[in-house]
Amino acid sequence: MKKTILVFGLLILAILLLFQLSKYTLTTGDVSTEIVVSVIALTFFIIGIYINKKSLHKKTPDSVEIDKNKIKELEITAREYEVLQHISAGLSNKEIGDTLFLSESTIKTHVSNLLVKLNAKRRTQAVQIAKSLNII
Amino acid sequence: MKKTILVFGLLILAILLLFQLSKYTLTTGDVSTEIVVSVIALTFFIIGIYINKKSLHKKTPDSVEIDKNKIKELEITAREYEVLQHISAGLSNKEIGDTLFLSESTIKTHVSNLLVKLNAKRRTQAVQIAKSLNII
DNA sequence: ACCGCTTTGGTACTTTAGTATGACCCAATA
DNA sequence: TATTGGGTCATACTAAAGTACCAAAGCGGT
Repeated sequence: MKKTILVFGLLILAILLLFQLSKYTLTTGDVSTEIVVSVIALTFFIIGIYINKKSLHKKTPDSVEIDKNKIKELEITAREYEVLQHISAGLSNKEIGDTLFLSESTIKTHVSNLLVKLNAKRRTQAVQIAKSLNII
Repeated sequence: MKKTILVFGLLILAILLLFQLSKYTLTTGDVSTEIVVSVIALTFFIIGIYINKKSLHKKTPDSVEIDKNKIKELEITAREYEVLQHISAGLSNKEIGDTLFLSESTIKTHVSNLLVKLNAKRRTQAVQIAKSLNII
């Protein structure tokens, strides 16, 4: 908000400065009208681009943040979350076990717990739900 | 590209028109300098915003477009694609069959074909690959 | 009418996935 | 010290998923 005020303040200042400048140069005839007009045009063209860029940047936080609170809320443990990530990567229980140096049985336990906590019937559904909850 | 040319053509036209207008009004003294300057400023401010918005839209396809060419390239048929969407929604073969009014056997066939075409070993991996290819 | 391709569906089989249950270890803690 | 929670692993089971192969029906194009 403070930023916006600052920007618009500078904008008004720029207008006033240009008023004075144009009045002075045009009445004295030092500089041709074309140049004055061009300077004014260019200035506001750039200001327009700048303002627009700022406002657009605020509107698009396109990379979605992970909701860590939601993870805690669902009581998903660190290990389980780790397994969840590997599931969403498309790995099998065996493969997950190999990468984490655990037996397939352990992975199955974690997966089962995850399905309950995420209220899913299948691992595919778990991934879908996890994504909709922004925890993945 | 044609659009860009059109836009810049109109921009140049606007500048020239403003040159003439400012020359006329300022020399005859019909209108005050402030108004002329304001009009010029506002015009280019708006043009700046417009141009910037266009260029940014091209740069940020943040809602990722579905690559239909890729789908054709992989020779994924309409039915198979339909099944793929349901898989990513986390449905089982049985459930997909029910929603599409097909037997589970048929879904299995489609899934098997999909796995080959997507070069995946599991349905979870298929979803992952499909997403990375922007076909889902 | 025939061809090529998709769609559909089936059988029989193997492989993963998932459930249920129990056990052991370990660290934090009441 | 006894309890609690997380992590690990196993067995035994059921349920899905996936493979391989086949076959019939439908449909647009030549």
